[in-house]
Amino acid sequence: MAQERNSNVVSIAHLRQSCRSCSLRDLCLPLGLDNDDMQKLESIVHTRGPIRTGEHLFREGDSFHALYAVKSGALKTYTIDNHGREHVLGFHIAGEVTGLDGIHSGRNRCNAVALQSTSVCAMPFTRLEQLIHEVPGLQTQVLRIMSRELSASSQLATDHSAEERLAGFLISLSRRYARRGLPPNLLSLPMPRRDIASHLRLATETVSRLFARFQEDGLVAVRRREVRILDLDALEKLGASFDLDGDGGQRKSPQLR
Amino acid sequence: MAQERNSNVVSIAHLRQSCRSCSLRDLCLPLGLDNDDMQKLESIVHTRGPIRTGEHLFREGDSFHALYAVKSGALKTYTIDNHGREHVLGFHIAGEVTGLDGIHSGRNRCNAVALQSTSVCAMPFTRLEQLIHEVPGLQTQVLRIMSRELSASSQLATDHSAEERLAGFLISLSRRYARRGLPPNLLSLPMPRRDIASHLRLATETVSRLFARFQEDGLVAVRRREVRILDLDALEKLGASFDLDGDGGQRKSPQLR
DNA sequence: TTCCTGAGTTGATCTGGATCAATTCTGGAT
DNA sequence: ATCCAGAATTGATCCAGATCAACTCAGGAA
Repeated sequence: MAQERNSNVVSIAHLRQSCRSCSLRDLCLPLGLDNDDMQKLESIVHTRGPIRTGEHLFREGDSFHALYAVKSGALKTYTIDNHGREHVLGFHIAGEVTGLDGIHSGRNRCNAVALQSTSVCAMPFTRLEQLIHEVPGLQTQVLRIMSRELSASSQLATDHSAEERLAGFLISLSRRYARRGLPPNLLSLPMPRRDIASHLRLATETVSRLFARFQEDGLVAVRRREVRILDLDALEKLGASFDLDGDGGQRKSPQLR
Repeated sequence: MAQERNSNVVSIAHLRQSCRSCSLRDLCLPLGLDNDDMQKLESIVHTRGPIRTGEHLFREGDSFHALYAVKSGALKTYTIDNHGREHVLGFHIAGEVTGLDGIHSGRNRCNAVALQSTSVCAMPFTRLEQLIHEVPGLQTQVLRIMSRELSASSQLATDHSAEERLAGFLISLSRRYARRGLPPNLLSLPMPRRDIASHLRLATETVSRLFARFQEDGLVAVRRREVRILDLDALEKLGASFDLDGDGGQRKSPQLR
């Protein structure tokens, strides 16, 4: 285990990264920066990976030293409670930032593991902090990202039926895929049912049954990890009370109900 | 309703505030700032209140323009979903900051209402952003606070039994009271059972029954909203898997299990 | 190709906590 | 003091989703 950890830390690592030419620049930290500022950001960012399926990017309790933006692939974050039960906190796909919860305690508060072969941009936090100070646009973006995570996480903590949760989750994924230019109605899930279930506080069997029901009702076509959304409106109706991406702006008139 | 909103916005408001002499300066945003920097912070902060029980500090959908630190009293934040159900997101007591989730969308993502007569420090966000830029210590503190909120919120979203959740909640409250110099074993709850229940995704009746059971088992003595913790160790054991204040540091060796 | 293993599905049963339904408190208002 | 409405408790019943138990499926190894 310590061995695996070390092998990760070394890895192919430390390739300089160009934010300016990155297709994710409009989703990620560089959003809103001009060329000069983006260059400054590049100067502290290093690519790491590929991290193979099942390998860890960081572990709970590790000393916190960087934020990570997913370049490609997908991560899941999770904790193990002191009864040995796993709790999936979230999934991170291309353009999304993880590690934010480690800032305050100086230790990572969760584990991050690759769900598929994954590359990330590592942003050493002390350097990022300096840079935030120099680049106001970066400060704005960091605060925005943290605030959005906070909204999403609060929402996830609310009480809703299994149906609402799964529908909301699919909608959220669809939006996130869409923002990355992927077809929003064709979801290729990087995670097994078990992880979806844990994330939504459900049993795997319940997730499976709900998929079956959504399919019967003509909302989706599911084949293993391929989910095709057939009736987005109906799905949104089911998930409407459970707006996972704290994003208000994406949904049609969310304030008028 | 629009009337009430306006009356709040006007209120007694706009008294200059001294962070330097504030008893909460070590819990709140000024933490870690020197005298000069604290003075700068004071220059943008205004006291607002008292907000009477049941009055709102802000509402979901309002345009976001400030963060608020509680000076005295207590707030609850909540949302109403599109089935009309209330979801309590959190409680904020003296020294705690609220409104953070409004940053990214420019609109408040929840409602904040006073649970008792409450005063807050309003920190206009655009001015705070400028100041963060000038004062690195403030930047650090803002990031820390947001990160801690994020940890707590992620934890709240995990799956635990009713017993674990209520125990964890009491422990968390106890710690937060202690940090404010209040006796950690004597909790004077500012919120009704219904709100605790909603926050923990339980029914009021369940909370009531759990209090009764905790009392039978000698963990606490409960009389309405007065909770005396009699056996902290036992309570911590129950709540150990549900560490609500993303605070790792407070509990004895949280990494070793 | 066949085997094997983990992932997913489907069915039967169980249960923690919700819901429904009275009471009993309690702190104002009059 | 008395009333009253909301808060809290307590009991009875119910049910959404968990758990237990087969079974099927798909993809990788040899």
